[in-house]
Amino acid sequence: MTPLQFFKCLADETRLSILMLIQQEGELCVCELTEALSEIQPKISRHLSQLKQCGILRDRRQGIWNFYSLNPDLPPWAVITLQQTTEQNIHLLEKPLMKLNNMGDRPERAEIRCPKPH
Amino acid sequence: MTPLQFFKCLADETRLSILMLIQQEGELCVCELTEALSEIQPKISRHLSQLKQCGILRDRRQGIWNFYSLNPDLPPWAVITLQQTTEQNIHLLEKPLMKLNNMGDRPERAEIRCPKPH
DNA sequence: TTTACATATACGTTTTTTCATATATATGTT
DNA sequence: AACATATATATGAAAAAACGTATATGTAAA
Repeated sequence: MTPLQFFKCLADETRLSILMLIQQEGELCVCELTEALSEIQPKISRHLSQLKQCGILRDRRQGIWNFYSLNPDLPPWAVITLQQTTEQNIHLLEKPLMKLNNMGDRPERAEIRCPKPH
Repeated sequence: MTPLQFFKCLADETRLSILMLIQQEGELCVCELTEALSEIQPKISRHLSQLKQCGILRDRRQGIWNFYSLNPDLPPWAVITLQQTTEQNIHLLEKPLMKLNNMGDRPERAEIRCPKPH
């Protein structure tokens, strides 16, 4: 992924919000992002597939939900950009995070099993 | 400056190249950027004024030349983004830097006078 | 297999951005 | 003043991106 491709992806309000939310929350599904950003589903879905297509996000299907998270193979300059931008502009996420936390019927993640020490 | 405004500025090949070159070189004038990027002058000029307008660059007139450099008031997340992106993608500047260094009649900067220790 | 819900994609339209060309301004020199 | 060089801006056209709506796909439960 070239810097130009990367920054083109960040240069849209919906996509930038999606990325900052996922940077903050780790993993989110389409319906959560739709609710958090108060946008219609096809719009969120279209932007997500673009972000996946260019290699910034990856997705994981769990039942009827599709969870998106940052691609772990992202180059360091891209990771740092997302981290710093989110961290230093966290106030921009206030409303979306509120809507997310007040959301009913939030899908449950498959729990990660941690083997207990015996 | 919001992250959205900032990334929109980086989402164009000409502007991104300008910023990476200035990040690398410190200060460049319109004619140097025009030569380095092999673009026509009005195109470079237009993008420069956009970058100045949104607060990423500042300019300084010296004689007939106008030198552009990074705005020192840039927020940390923006500074880090430019630094890391340039540093880790320096190969993208190979050709422009070559053209810049081979350029004849490069304008001379006003020298910064360093007071000699007595 | 019918139904319900979550998500993805197709399509035509509208909006935004970029561009080349022409022209204006600004500075220094003769 | 006239001229040359560097830079800025205006304008209309072309290209790219984003959008809403409709519809298709995919999964699970009844």
